[in-house]
Amino acid sequence: MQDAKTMRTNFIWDIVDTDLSNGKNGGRVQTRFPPEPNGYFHIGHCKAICINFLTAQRYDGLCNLRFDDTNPSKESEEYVRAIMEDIRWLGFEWTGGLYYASDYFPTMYELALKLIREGNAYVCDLTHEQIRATRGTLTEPGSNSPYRERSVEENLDLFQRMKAGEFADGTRVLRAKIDMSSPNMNMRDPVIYRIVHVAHHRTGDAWCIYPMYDYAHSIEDALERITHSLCSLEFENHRPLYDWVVEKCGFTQEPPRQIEFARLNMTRTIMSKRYLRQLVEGGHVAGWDDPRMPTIAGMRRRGYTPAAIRDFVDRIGMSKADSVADFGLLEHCVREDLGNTAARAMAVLRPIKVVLTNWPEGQVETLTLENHPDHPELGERQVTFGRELYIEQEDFMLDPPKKFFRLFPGGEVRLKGAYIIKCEKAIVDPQGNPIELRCTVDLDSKSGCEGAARKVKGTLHWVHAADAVPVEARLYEPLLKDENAEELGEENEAAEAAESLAPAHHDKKDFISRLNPESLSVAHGYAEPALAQANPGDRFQFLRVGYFTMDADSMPGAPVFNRTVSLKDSWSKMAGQEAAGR
RNA sequence: UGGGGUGUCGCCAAGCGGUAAGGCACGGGACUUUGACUCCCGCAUUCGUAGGUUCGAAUCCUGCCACCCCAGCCA
Repeated sequence: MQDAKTMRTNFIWDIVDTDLSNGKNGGRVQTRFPPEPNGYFHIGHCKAICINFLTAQRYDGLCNLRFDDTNPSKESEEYVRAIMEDIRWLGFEWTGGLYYASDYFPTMYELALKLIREGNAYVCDLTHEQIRATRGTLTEPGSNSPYRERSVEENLDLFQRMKAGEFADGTRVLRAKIDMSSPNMNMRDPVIYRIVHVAHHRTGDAWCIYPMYDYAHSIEDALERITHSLCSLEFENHRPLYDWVVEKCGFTQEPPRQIEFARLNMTRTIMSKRYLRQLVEGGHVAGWDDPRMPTIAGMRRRGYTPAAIRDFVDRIGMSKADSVADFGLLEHCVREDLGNTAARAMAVLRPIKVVLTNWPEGQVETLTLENHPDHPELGERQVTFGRELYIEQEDFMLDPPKKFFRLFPGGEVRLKGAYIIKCEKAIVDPQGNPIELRCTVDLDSKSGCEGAARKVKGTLHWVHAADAVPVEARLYEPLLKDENAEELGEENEAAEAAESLAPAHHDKKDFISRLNPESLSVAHGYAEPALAQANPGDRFQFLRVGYFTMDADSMPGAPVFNRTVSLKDSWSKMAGQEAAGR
């Protein structure tokens, strides 16, 4: 895996370098990854995870894992567990410790009292609608709340009674007293505490007032002595408020520095939590860990490796420019990692029988194949060879086009690690489709023997019918038919809510109709015997087919494999262009 | 017509006044008992745009254009 210290730099690390050279924080670097435990992680989260943990590693600093659990109505312990599992799976450890925003509720409450005493916060009785109406607009200033000049005593009394549970949800809030005419909407007396009579997954009913993000996050960072608080671009507008809270709460240390970066978007991928949930709840996928899902759990089950995902995040770079990464780059990273590490094996997904007419009935030969062409240390394995074999249907054509290097009547191919065979005759069904091939084998052409020097155009993978293991292969394609999935990227909930009220974008509304009905196809084929001994999670390259990972759905003697990613296929690309050109 | 950001090859992205890195994709070729891998070669006279400063600008200045974010008692 990468070494954070030797990785190429980026604008964030340039800033850290500058801070360090200016002697900030005594040379100490501490970051934090602060998820709200309100859902499953997807590929988009990986970027934030990497930058936070790698920044700590690069500077011999620490990275905290902090659950930003300030909104009990959306959070749960289930997500906390899943998130920790995902982070560890990616290979990171929260060296700075594990924290929960909820552990700071008492401190946050005390600091709120301090803000009130010092005239920096007040209890506001305006309704939700009134607050919105008096906030002004993007071009007009807001107006002061009639409760803005309440006395400290009254504010203290009211806030304590809010905490005591005397008031119903939505009847009062605590607001920071800043500037209702600020051009930055976030500074127009933002709400910092609201009343929510909902049990919290960790603090239960201890609280009925909960701090808002802007207030809570600043305090969390300051309390944990975070030096660099990395977050995504949409928080850029919040930075003045972030700094305001740290200052007014009286933290005298060097303040944490918030730095924003562009979040990860990717083509052909659905990242919107709303759509992802729709897929799961609508039964369009098998669950959050369906191998088609861009969730970490889904990618894990599909067979993507942490190394590949991290390499991908590294390669897309770090900047402030809105961008959409190419899904093909992720696939490239997966192929590169697996190509180097996965053991080779042979499996025929859509079999057609081959009978070697000049091979003695009942004779079986054992052949030795390498597990990896470039890594002899991965060892060898044995496969048997006999009279009846299976090859891939698409490796035979009755009437082949030019440059078809595979099998056809009268043509010759090598069977990988075995012999050269020649197709003498194809048996076809009444519709003319080949159902069995009669071939002769060149007995002198066995791999490793003198006669093996003879060259033929194509080499095919195959399995011996006598001891082949039946396998189920699950083949995955993108969930959406079109390639415009990036428009279904993460959106904020206001947009989601507005969308559900007034579905203006028909393409989004028709999300379900855009689903690719062929995102999952199942093939039943045969594999060499060794695969019966594999374990769930084991990864292989099925020669000439693709990378596959054994699924936990496998039963003894009946393995199930997920296609992680196909092999690059210049033949089908070329053939496709030929066809299009005709 | 408020404020905050961003604009360099199809997609990412270096570059920080000295004359456009790299990756993916793409095209061509070599090699090949995986049409995989690997290996060569090609791929921005130009940096949103119009001016200006300078011997010299993607880098500095000015205007303009485009896109993103902000009016949650979400994070």
